[in-house]
Amino acid sequence: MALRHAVLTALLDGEHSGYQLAKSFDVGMANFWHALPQQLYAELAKLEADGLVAGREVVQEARPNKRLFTVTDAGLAELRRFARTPSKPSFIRDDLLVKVAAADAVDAAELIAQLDERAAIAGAKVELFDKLMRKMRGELGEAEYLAHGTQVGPYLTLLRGRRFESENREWCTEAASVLRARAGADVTR
Amino acid sequence: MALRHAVLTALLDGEHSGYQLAKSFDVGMANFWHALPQQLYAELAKLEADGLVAGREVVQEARPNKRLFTVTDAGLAELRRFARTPSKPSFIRDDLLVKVAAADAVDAAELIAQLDERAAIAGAKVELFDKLMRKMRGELGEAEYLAHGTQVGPYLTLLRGRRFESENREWCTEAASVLRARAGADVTR
DNA sequence: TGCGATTAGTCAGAAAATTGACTATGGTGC
DNA sequence: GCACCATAGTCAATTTTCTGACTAATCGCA
Repeated sequence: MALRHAVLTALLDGEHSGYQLAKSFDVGMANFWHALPQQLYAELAKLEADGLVAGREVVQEARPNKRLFTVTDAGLAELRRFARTPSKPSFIRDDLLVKVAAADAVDAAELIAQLDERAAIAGAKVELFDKLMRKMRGELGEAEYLAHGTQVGPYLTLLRGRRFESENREWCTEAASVLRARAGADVTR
Repeated sequence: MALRHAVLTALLDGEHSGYQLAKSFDVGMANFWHALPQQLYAELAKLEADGLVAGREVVQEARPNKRLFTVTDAGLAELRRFARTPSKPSFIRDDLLVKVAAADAVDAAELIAQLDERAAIAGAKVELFDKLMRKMRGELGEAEYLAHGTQVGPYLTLLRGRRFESENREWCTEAASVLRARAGADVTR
């Protein structure tokens, strides 16, 4: 019962179409929320029906028309109400971690390959987040931005995402090297 | 299509009843999987129907009877097959992060309180994981255990969970202090 | 002696998420 | 000149999860 709040939050920094949201959701919200385009369209429709966002049609020449959505006052109020409700514990789901948990019963080479791949993906995300944060800060240093910047919310969550991915990369690398060492030891024994 | 593999993995370290799984799932699997008791019971039934786990009735005097489940050879094979499939990107969902992302539009005091609370929870988890890891290692140091221990899989994932929660605690504390500083600045201005 | 917690589950219904199409147009590369 | 990619969506069916209630026995504690 709270994709809606993620969508409202995403719309806080200006008008977006469903299509744009679908593109950007996995960037800004990445690392703490995820949704498929169909869900976003459906949620936008519901939010509009409930008066929490307002849509306006934009007619375009060279591309299909689109509908841009903005958060209404009612939407803002709903977001404030949501912020006061107790947060449910965070919820994670990771195939790769399940595989690692089963490491003792499973092919090590395959796991190592997947860990290496994941480390690379995490590394790319770290760089992406760094870029986004630099862009957001502009001239300001991090401390100044955190103290006086205009979008602390998104900045703080990017910071969290950056650290998460950085840690993820590190762990994947270490886990892979542990498994490699054990595989080597098995072979030479 | 993969709660089943999480359950199979959880059953790798011996027989468990549905009830036991429901209790322990949020400890060992915490930080990368979560499921309600009902889901676990349902999944165990399906796994048994598919021959991937075997159940045996244990008649008890003072408590209700229970069914203990073990992974079958077919179950092990399925787990190995799963380990070879490409992993889907990991999937996170966190209410509190959504609220922080909306920090600029929302009541700061409430957010700060929730961040403090979350930091405390994360701290407790760090200690829990430390305890579990010490117990697993026994006499051995971490490096030795990683090199020669019998359950590297679970140990590595505990390590990941520990780091995640530790980082989480740190970030919550920092985010709260950033928001506190800004709230203070607003007031004195 | 009775209240609540713990053990060990089951069932049904509602809500959310995923899978997999399908529509249409315009621009880009080969 | 044709295939593919990007824009901007929509629809239906299925699978997965979540909410919430319900059974039934025993143990500890006050």
